[in-house]
Amino acid sequence: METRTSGGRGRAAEAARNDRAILDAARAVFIRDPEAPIAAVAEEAGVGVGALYRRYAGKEELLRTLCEDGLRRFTAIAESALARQDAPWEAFETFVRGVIDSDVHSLTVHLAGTFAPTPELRTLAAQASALAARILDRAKTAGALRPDVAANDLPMIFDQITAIRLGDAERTAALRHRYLTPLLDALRAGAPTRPLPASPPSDEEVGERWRPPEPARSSRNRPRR
Amino acid sequence: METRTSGGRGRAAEAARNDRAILDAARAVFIRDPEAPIAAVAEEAGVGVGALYRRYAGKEELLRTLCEDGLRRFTAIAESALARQDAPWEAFETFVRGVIDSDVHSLTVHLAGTFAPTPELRTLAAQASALAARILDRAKTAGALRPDVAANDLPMIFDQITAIRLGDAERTAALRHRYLTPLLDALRAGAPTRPLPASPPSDEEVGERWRPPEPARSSRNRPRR
DNA sequence: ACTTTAGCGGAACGGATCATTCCGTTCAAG
DNA sequence: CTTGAACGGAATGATCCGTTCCGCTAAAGT
Repeated sequence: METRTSGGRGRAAEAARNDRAILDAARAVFIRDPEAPIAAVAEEAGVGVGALYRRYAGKEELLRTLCEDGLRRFTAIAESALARQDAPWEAFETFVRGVIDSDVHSLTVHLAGTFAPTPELRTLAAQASALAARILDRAKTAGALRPDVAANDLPMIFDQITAIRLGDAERTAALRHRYLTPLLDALRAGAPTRPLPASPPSDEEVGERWRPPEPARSSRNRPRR
Repeated sequence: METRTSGGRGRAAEAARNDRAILDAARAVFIRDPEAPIAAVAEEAGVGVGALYRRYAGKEELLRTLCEDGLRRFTAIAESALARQDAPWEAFETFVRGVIDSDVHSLTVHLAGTFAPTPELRTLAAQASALAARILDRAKTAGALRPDVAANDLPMIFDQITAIRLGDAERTAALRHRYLTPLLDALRAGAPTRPLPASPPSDEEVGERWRPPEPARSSRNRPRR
């Protein structure tokens, strides 16, 4: 019953805990499926939809909040990588892998377009991509990154790697690195080619996608994977 | 009014022409958006929905037909590549690029899972992937392809490259090759690294995705791009 | 020339999915 | 013991979409 695990006890504390739970749930759910219904978020958070609407005026506001949160995470990752002034390549690679691992790209670009971006959001986005461009330029100037790579290639690379989804989150992350690694190898100027990490998808994993649509009605509609 | 442009004149000829138009439209529409409504196909084909239901019992049958068609195209591409017995690497690369260019992957894996696969479809799929595996193995045996690449990596690579979408079909194809090329370079055993083809996405292209949802109601719902 | 009828376009129907609202309940605070 | 903030989840209303239905057109048949 130790409700004091985080925060205090009592009604107010529960509300505070729910704040977090809802935001975390929303992030998890919308990363899994950007078109998920609001009810899926409530279910994942273990609350009713009412609790959700108490905090956000509507779905769009929740999405905006999430997107903003994603951009801040992106910025944090970029700044952290930028701090490594010594090794420009390592900074670049750490940055790219960090963005992939935190799945932050799904929260920004994939969610954008589903709502009207606020000016603040645009500013954040501009800062974020400027930061990314600096990391990339530094690596290029240092001769570690091929000169024909442009800053605007980055969102594309994030897109394609993020498109890889198979099994649970852990397996997905492993597979993403499996294909990100050779790509980074190729983009690096005259660097050694490293072996592909993780194991290739098994036959079961590949076949999983040929499964007919779930006729089940047990729970809310799950994303199609 | 020259209806004889292809086929004959008259009612029967129109029907025959519509057969093609509908199938072509369906392919185009579902490649663009695998969840597109039936009405979008009819609109693209320039016919009413009635014409569609005269030929297919329902959406699922159309989808199955399309998927089957896609698998056959895939097989044809693979067999054509397999014919180049001399150059295993060129065969492999031609094959991969061919699959990407014909966007056949979207028709198979992306559509599967939306309907119950028939035994025939399963057979076709098995043949197709066996063919692909042969091409890949041959390149590997010849020492042109890195040994740590597995046959099951192929669908993943198709997935990630197919996920790249920007602008019209032509631009999309160009960008796909832009990122496929370094990937192939890295997967090739000790090969030269070629420059990235095409130009990176422009700022406008990148920004396009931040556009708010179309409030327009002019036409049917277009895919969100 | 007249009748059939295949094939067509698209309105109308019915089911399903959501975002959002509403209301009865609970429980910490006073 | 009363109060009301916060909650859960059913009810509501709108939208979307697959499918059906029907009146119309014009090619084919007589």
